[in-house]
Amino acid sequence: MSLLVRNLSEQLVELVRERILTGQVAADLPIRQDALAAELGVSKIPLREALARLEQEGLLRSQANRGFFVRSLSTEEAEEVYALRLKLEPATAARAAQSATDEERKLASDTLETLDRVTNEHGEGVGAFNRAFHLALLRPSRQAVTTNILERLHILSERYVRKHLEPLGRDERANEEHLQLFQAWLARDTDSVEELMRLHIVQTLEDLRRQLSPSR
Amino acid sequence: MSLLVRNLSEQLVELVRERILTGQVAADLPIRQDALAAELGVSKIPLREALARLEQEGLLRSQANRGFFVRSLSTEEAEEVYALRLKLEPATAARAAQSATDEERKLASDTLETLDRVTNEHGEGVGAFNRAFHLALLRPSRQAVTTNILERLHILSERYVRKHLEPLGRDERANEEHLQLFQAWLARDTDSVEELMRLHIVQTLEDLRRQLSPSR
DNA sequence: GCTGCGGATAATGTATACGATATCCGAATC
DNA sequence: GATTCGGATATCGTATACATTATCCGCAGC
Repeated sequence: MSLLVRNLSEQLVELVRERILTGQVAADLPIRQDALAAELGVSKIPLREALARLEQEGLLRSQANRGFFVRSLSTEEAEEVYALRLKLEPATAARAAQSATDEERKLASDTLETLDRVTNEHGEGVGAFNRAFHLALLRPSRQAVTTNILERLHILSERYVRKHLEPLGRDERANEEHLQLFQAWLARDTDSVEELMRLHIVQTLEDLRRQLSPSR
Repeated sequence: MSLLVRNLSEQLVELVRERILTGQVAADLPIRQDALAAELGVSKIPLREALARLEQEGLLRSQANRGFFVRSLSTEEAEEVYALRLKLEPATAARAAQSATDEERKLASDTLETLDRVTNEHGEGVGAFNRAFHLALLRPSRQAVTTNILERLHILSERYVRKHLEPLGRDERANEEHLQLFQAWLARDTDSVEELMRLHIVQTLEDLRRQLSPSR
């Protein structure tokens, strides 16, 4: 299991990503590399590699000699991300349900259990566990490129969910949907998986729209 | 136009990407960072940032303390990439045809002209111009995330096209298809754009399949 | 002859150092 | 008072240096 050996820059990707997703890094103003590196106890070199990766993920943008900036949110982007998920995620999850091995099914089950627990405890980093669960439903499709794209899309959508929906009690309702979805997935009922996944995405999007349209 | 100011690491992304796409970098063995950096007249720092970006693009993979490797090709990946393009590209091009400004239409026209010229001269870097043309047809959709994903998919598919199709005369035939497609795009004939784009992708995929299935 | 150990060598990954670029701010001019 | 210029300061981006880790290869043991 050499997957557990990871260099600094890859650890920093997750650390900084989490800060961005939780809104701890101000948008549209440059990330001070020396300051952040010092705060995290590292040098700029691995930090910059992490920032470059996060730019590729779509969380940051950069300007030459001016540095990296957190990208601002927009309703257009939210709509686009959810439209893409709708096009890709139901079919991929259905395919994964078909071809998942016992081991992968166990992993998905464990992941959902953890997500449940963390949600009920209102613990930190619910978003990351939510993402892990969805990915566990997708990875067994053996479609690496598609799964990778969907992972990116989840990361992007998480910013909107955390900002607009997490403050409300959306998480609990999502857990209901997760359970139903997971049971269909386990039963390899591909039609239900597709439909439930579609509904899960659509309902989240509609919750988001309600939050986005009137206030801001 | 400060877009023209670019730091070393971003220039290196394009340089190294081009080498990977043309098969100049051996797959599955580590990229020697010191050697490559010296050859390019830079240090490892910007090179590693470039390699990290290329890993996010899906061209490289990395192992901690062992470095970056060019990912090997597989028929599964080729099928997957083309399946994704089929799902996303026709609709996006159609949408872009609708909303393209005069300026964007001019840009697309110029890009096609350049591509034609370079193809007939059998010049270097046809692939990059091919990608530029397709992107010029997609960008006016104003769907940044989708366009970005499609750009990545084009980069991934280019490896297969260059390796298996470019040696043959596929480029000329593709140019015919490009012209038809572009005319429908200019005419904002969205139905034709969708259908021609679909055909263009399907036909390239079928050419690829013919090359992949018998020999290897 | 094959396998496992251990030191020498090579390569990766990160900290430090520094030149280049941008930003800030006060003074001079209109 | 508003604007432009120019020097001081801060920040970015990259080269150099070095610690850590992996790889290679000869030798001992079975």
